[in-house]
Amino acid sequence: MPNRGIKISCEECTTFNCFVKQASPEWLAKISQFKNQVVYPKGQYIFTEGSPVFGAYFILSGQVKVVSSVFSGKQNIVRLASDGHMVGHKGIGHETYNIGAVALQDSRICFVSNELLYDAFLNNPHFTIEVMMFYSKELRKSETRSKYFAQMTTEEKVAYAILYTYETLQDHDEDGLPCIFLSRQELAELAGTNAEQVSRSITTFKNDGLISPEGRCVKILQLKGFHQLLSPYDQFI
Amino acid sequence: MPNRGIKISCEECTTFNCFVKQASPEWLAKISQFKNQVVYPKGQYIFTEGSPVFGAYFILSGQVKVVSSVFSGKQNIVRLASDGHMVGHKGIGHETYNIGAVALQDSRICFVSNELLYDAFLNNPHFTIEVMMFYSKELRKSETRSKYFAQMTTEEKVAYAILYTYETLQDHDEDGLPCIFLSRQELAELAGTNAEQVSRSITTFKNDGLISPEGRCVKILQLKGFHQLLSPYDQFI
DNA sequence: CGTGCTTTTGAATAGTATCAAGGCCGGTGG
DNA sequence: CCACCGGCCTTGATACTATTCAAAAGCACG
Repeated sequence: MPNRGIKISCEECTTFNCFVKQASPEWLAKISQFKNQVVYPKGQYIFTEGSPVFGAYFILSGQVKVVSSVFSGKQNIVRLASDGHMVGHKGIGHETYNIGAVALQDSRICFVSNELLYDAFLNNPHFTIEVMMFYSKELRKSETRSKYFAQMTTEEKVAYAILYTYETLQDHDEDGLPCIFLSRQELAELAGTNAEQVSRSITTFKNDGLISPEGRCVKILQLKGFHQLLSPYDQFI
Repeated sequence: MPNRGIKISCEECTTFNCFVKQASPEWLAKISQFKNQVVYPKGQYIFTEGSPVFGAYFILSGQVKVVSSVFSGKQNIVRLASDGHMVGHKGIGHETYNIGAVALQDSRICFVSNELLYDAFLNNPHFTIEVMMFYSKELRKSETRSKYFAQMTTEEKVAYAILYTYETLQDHDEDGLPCIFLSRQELAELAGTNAEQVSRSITTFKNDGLISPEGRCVKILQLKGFHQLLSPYDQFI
């Protein structure tokens, strides 16, 4: 069960890149007052596919995967998100958009209702512009991704998935080496392939000295190697 | 060469869904005054890949394809757009984003500089929110697309490309039947495959009575059939 | 020490890209 | 008016890549 604990207000929150920080002091206080904050344990759904979303979720700290299934069972990772990112905002319109969000780590997440958010947008142009730019950038990433995915081999897609995961979640092991904690299945859902192919690709990368898999955790030894692999697809991410 | 002709002001423009219409009367007048308007003939580049974009283009009337190439030669259609749509806005930041836009038909297009646009955003919350929602929706479409493309067969991708083209451009022949005017190559660039596969799929669709190809123009006889084909991938577009 | 889950590896299959050739159509020039 | 040419479209054959199916190995957990 989500732990409620003590609520961290927007004023004392140190997640510097949170969009809400763009609002005026009064509005920051207002949002802080009315926002809902929950700590979701690892593996927990923040919101599920199919159920309506009545606002936006801002990640104060933690990691989240945004998922969406094609057929029954066939899941797909649409996006990864961490501190300061926004998930679940589906606009003021009420069309359905079947996505869910799952915590990859224990995550403290603030919920702001659509009504409050819309009011804040109307009264805080910088805030609105910031969110607009966020969407604009995400759109570009997504377009770039689908454009390149049409041309990439499976191995390149897996390389992309590894690189994207690291660049988005910025995980490190105890030695400070970049690494990622997703399962083969999760990497497959991100790369648009299956767990077997991911395993094969990971073996290849290991033999090439790019990574060092330790159980399910994958240490990245040569970030440069991945950039080289993906160099035909320039200006990625 | 682009024909400049007589400029249609925002006040007298009848493109009802143009975002600029959301601005206040004063700002509408201001944008109208400073905007640049050009009629691009069919086939002409509105802006080219690689060159910086200094503002946003609003399509007053016409049809545009937004393209992006992976390697040399390998082009890709990222998006189609028609009346009222916006293309080329790359945000205030100056990261490069290698896309180009080509007119599919003679198109009258208004250009608004980044500076003016930003000022308008700051002073017209409804305008900004509208643009934000546009990005949000496009992002969803793009995510849905890349999610489904990973699972679809080539034939389904071609079906999607045909349906998307019709729903976006809304072309009709002299009898009022829905039809599309893209070449096989263009459909391939939209579907993420090659012209040969598009041709094969089109033959299948013809044999199933879904379409009636007349030269390069493709008449759609049964829109329902395409929706059925794509029904595993619900709530598309 | 088994049980179940994830990962790895192998072999068979199916689907798609590529290559190649021929057909159709419109435009150009003789 | 007709022949030729080039572009686009269609169709077939082939090769290859990736998915699927299957099985064994590794690992955590009770």
